Amino acid sequence: MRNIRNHSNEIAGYPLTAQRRLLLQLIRDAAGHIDAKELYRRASSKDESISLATVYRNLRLFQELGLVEERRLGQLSHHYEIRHPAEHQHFVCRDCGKVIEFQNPLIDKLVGTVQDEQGFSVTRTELYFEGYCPECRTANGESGR
Amino acid sequence: MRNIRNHSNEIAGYPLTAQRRLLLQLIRDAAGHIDAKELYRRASSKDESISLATVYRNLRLFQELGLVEERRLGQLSHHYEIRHPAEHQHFVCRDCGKVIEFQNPLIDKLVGTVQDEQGFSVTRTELYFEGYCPECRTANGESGR
DNA sequence: TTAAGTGCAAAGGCTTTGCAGCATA
DNA sequence: TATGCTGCAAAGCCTTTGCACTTAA
Repeated sequence: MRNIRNHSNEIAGYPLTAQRRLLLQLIRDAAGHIDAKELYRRASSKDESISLATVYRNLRLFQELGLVEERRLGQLSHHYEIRHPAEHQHFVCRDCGKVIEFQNPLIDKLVGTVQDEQGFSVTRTELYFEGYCPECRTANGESGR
Repeated sequence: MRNIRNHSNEIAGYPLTAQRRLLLQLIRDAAGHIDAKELYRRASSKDESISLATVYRNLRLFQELGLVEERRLGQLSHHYEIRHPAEHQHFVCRDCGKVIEFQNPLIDKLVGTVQDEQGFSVTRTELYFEGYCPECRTANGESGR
């Protein structure tokens, strides 16, 4: 697949090439959490000629444009997701590796409290829980661990 | 410096070699947050012959023994710190890069709430705030950003 | 023609591993 | 002698970069 631009479409002033369109769609379809390698694998199956460099370059661009968010979920490689309107945080299961998103109003309260008490100005919050998901807890005999 | 063991001391059944003693002391002196490269640099100045491999091997060991905790603070490399009795979280300033620890009882409450609501069993909490520290806020004209 | 995006391959960080030598018991 | 730790160098991931080619305006 060549570098074809579609109807002179753009994203934030940058040409929306076929590769960019494909990558954005795949990230969207991943419904949240995908790393560069897996994204490259899926992109390759739709466009044999796409390169890993293009994946990384565009992940960077998407981040700069605020379209995509990078998350470090305690793993070796980073995960990427379409930026959601609402902030949410992540839980990763130590057994099955599943990533679950959650949201809780206490987080906002916590940010406010810490800003007041410490004098910080917080521009980004990343909360990461590790543990066992409901299914794995049950499978392990409800031991709670 | 050779691989000399001191008075047959041990840590958790493992021999406390001169290298391990030095590394633990340096991590302690770093008062919290140091990465492998910086730890190696400081260790080299005290023991020219120490190798980076030893630094990494022992950071792993210390983690397994629960002596040291690995933190991913939004940077490229991981940070290590002596494991504190009390849990605490981190704030990183986007201007000066300073790492500030803080603790707030709302975090425990949040963990409890999320466990109840989602059915998770949380074994590890990592909260990471990014923003501007009090000094940098002031230096930037109190704009709050 | 010009500016920008791409593929390819090489290079860059950070981290791990294989191996021979040395230290302790 | 047996086990384990070390230094060294090589290899391993993940990610970035240089370069020549291609595309669209």
